[in-house]
Amino acid sequence: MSKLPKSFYTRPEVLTIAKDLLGKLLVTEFEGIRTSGIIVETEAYRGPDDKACHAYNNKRTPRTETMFHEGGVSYVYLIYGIHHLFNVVTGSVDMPHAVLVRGIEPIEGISTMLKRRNINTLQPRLTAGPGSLAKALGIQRAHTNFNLTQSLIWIEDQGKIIHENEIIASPRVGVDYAGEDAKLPWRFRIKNSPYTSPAK
DNA sequence: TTGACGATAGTCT
DNA sequence: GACTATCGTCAAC
Repeated sequence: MSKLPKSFYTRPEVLTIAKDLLGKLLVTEFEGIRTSGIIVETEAYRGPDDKACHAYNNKRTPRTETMFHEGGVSYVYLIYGIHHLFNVVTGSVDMPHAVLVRGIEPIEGISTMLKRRNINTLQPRLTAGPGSLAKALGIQRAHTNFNLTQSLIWIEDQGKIIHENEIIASPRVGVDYAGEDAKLPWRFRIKNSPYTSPAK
């Protein structure tokens, strides 16, 4: 079981990477506690041409600066003052592409994740939805700009193959403000997984 | 300095 | 299905 190499993230096409991330294992290890889950849902954000992307039109701010880094780092930010969302930065330097991880299937450290989420029994809502999975994995805003080829946060290839016909592409969620770009089918999920956020 | 607002989740009806 | 909690970010004043 090997960590995905930097070359996985630096490829130019963020849509390909978003699909390739399905079936991979997202792992965090904070304070010696390992928690992980299989990625079952992602969304691609393809700045600078994507109105739904924070870095649309090459908008550089202290927050979006991380997206302009070379692929292979994390981008975590706070939404609605409550939820932390975990993204993977892709592409080369000055290409602000990112993939939002929207759902995982819990694998390791489930008791820890349950405690973090304040839930008693294993159920899909433990890690379905971007805010939920970040909380379950212990990811917070301070974990932005972490190198995904080192320790603490990384993604492993478990050799699980996801076939094209198991992937559902659909419009992204919560980005109606992006006009025509809101309709782009850049949300990818594994068919029949209960750990994806509700279909729209 | 200030104010408007969001890549959501949980609770209540 | 609708309502709202809650605060960092960013652009304008």
